[in-house]
Amino acid sequence: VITIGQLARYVGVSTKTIRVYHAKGLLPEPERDASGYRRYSAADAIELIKIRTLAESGVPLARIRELEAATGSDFQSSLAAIDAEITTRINALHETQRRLRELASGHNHLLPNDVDRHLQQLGELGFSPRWQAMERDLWILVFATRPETAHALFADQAGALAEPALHRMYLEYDRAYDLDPQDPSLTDFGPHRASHGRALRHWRTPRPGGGLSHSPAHPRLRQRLLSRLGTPGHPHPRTTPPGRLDL
Amino acid sequence: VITIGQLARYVGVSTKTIRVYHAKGLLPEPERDASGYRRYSAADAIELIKIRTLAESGVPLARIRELEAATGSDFQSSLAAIDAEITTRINALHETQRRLRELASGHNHLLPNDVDRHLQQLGELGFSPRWQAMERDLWILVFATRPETAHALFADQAGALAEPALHRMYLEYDRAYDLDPQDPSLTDFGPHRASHGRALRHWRTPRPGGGLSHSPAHPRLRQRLLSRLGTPGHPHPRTTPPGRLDL
DNA sequence: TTGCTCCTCACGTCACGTGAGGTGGC
DNA sequence: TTGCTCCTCACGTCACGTGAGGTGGC
Repeated sequence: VITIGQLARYVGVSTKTIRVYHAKGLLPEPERDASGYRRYSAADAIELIKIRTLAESGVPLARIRELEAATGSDFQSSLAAIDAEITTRINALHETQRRLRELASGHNHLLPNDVDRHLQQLGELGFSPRWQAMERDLWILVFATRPETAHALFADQAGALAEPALHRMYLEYDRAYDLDPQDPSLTDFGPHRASHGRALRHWRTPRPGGGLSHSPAHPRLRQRLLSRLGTPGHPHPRTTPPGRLDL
Repeated sequence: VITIGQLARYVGVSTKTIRVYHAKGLLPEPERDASGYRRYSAADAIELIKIRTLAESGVPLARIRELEAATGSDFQSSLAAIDAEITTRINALHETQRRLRELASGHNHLLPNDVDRHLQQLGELGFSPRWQAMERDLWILVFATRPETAHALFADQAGALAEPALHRMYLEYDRAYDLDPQDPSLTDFGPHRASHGRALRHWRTPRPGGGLSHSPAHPRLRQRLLSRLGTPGHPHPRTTPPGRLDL
């Protein structure tokens, strides 16, 4: 009684969509009139609305066709699963929206929360913004390359800064960035300075309560990464990477 | 420093996705190492997360590339528009979920609310379920073919049932469905019965307060549609459609 | 050596959109 | 007659997925 265009407007789809549903066997081809036009009934409209409800729920067309043949209880449980999936998608959209707003505020969460907080604190601990940025890049790369052990490494590093001597050593690294490579102060530097060396050795010794197995390697890992991350044209402190670290 | 696979896992995409973003100019091609492998930095990871946040917000890739070049305020207002669009999509999903649950309960809303309520009331007014179904189909087709005037037609019809004589006439139509076409009671039927004829003429007379222009045609429209919707094999009451109605 | 990753085409997929070229209906 | 709708191919699009066939790294 109604044409494909009228049906399309009533349900809110394009005529092409209806023809595709015919071709895919979702909606049976209706009778044709004398001039070959498709003629639809109210029952077709009801069917099409059903199909559309499922399609808008994200159900693939092939699955919708299967659902037509499903029994009552199969159909009901399928609908329940689809319903739950929509809820998941709604939550995902809320999460996306949250991240979008972070993007707008310029404050993007790229790392786990504890790492993020640690990076915030670096400023209060006397480190330069450049050091903070380098730390952020370092941890992104560590979490990308070693997702399993990255958290342990991080916990260890965060703990090292609580050690006053190591804290001072890292601050020296930070400030040495702007020095000329020939600067005499760089001869007595980092772990080569006696007080820092002692602190490092103390740190490396397994302490009661469980020191982490990666702890000894960590300062070297940091140096090696830093040397790769260094902006070209800027000198880096002279520290010999003892041994090899595959990054 | 990291490979395409590591970057992909960190951000939660496939390597193919990253290569596509290179091909489309969304993410710059990084340096290659000696064996031709792409080598990514932390900055690339940050960029990719940004791209992904936008892509998951439904922004087309071509638009994302434009956004990279946008100024701060353009960028901010674009983000606000995207944010609003996500809210729209979330609402659409809630609406879809509502319709899905209606589908599960078997009680689908195919028509405007007032029509739906009217169909419900038909049962209480003494009409058969078959009549209700035919009325539903009729109104679906009317709303599909004449969306502009359908509401006016409907308001008129709903009012007609408040007229006791017309109410009785339609009930007769309902019951006549099962009668043999030769049944003698069909000679004094519908508008041909004197009391119904009077009621119809009264109804057709424009009343103070604005009778609807379609009112007179409506009973014929109904008959014509009913005759087309009639189940094959079932007889229809003998009523002459006076004049033509293009449906 | 083996399994894993990387490389580059090339083609496939999903759900339609968009003409092209033609006919029917008011 | 004109504009609108309908018809059937056929190709395009969007954002990737999926091999195919080959090489590099531990």
